[in-house]
Amino acid sequence: MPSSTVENYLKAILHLQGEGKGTTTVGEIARELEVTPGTVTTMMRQLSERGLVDYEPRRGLSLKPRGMTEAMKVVRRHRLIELFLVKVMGLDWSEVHEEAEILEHAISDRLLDRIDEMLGQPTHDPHGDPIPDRLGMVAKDRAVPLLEVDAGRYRVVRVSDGDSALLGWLNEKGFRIGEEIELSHPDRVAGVLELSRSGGGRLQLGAEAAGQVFVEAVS
Amino acid sequence: MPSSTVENYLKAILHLQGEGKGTTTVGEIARELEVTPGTVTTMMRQLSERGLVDYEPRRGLSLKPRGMTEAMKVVRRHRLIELFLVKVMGLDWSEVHEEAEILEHAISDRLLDRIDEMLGQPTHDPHGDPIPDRLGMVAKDRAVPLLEVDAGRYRVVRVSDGDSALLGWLNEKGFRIGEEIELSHPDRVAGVLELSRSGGGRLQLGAEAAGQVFVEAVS
DNA sequence: TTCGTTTGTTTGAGTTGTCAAGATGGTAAA
DNA sequence: TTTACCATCTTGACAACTCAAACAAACGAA
Repeated sequence: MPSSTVENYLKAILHLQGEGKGTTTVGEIARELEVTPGTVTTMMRQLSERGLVDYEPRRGLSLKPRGMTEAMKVVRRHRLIELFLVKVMGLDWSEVHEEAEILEHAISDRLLDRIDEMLGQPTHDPHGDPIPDRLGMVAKDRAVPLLEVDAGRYRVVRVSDGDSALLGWLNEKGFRIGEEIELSHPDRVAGVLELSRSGGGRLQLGAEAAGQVFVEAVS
Repeated sequence: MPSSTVENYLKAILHLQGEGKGTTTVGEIARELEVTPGTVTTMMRQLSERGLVDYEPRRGLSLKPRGMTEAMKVVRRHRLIELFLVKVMGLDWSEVHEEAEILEHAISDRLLDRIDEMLGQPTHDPHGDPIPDRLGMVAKDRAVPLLEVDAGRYRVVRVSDGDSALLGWLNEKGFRIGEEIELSHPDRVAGVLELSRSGGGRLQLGAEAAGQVFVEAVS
């Protein structure tokens, strides 16, 4: 059984390397987990010995299959817990990330199964992130950051769960996953995007925020 | 903030010294937590320095007010979580203890408040143990182990939550907190107690089990 | 190519929580 | 009172995780 520290490293690596076969670096992990690079080096040597990551000193690293499986399990827990906290406990989508960050290491498989069942084997968490199934498979989406798209009509399919201030603000505006928007003036130089909402009303997002909102084109 | 290890020590001391002003010993704690006495000694010195316990080497120890408060908080968490797992998550009362043992250290105050609210500020957990309120106050009961009472009519008010085999067995028999029973032949020599249930049917309990079932006399 | 910056590694040390094993104290039986 | 035993305490050690700071490699600009 990996300790919760190890689980956090694996999760961070997965996040940084992406779901594909990317790689990441010691420095990135150190920044993500807010530890010093030396600490990460030490941990990578360990994880490498345990067969969880592929680590070439000074060259970079990536998850091996076993590490990927473990990481996916943690992600599954995290997202199921987030959804549970919103749907069942009535918490706000902007406040569940931190909570899930801790509970994901504490909850038993049995309780997790119960949650999964209670929610009807959901496929997406409250931020639109896909929930891996028991085998670690995820439904891929073709979402693109709002920041990178041209003018047109889109559906919001996902918002990064890391920025609770943004989530709280969107929440106050009554914003929901699945909502359709129209992007009118992608004025990237000024760093401001203007959206008109299907229900009427406008919203202005800065570049930083627009990078965290993922959309799919609407035909 | 006490670490979860410290919380466990405080909880164990509370359990062993009783809610009153009893005391306990290094050895008892070591057995309860399944660590060596030396480990407990080390920890007691720490807790003493932190002002949480009153510790006289070789003489015994007890919780100081601040330690008592902390311990009560943990107990409150534990019992609310147990009740939540039974009432909301549909787990069985025989299996929630271990789960709560872990979650009690992981859950946030905010989530705990939500649970408290959702359950309507309950006063007793699924095993009949009183749930301390936010200030650590508990409703005392006058319950006595079934093992120690004479023949007569009683109401079951509490069953120790530590023995999940017993709880599972009682559960299978359809046994519930609050049920009335009649104790007919307290044959302590043979170590068997026979009960007749209000709904009809009989039950035989060994001495070990009868020590874990707490009852109040029914007029 | 070479030098300076960035990135990564090594080393030594600290913290928390644990054990094993030997030393010591308290006490009940002789 | 004395002794033996058991509970408790002390010491030294270890495992996991972390940091600070010295050191080394790699990269890119000149």
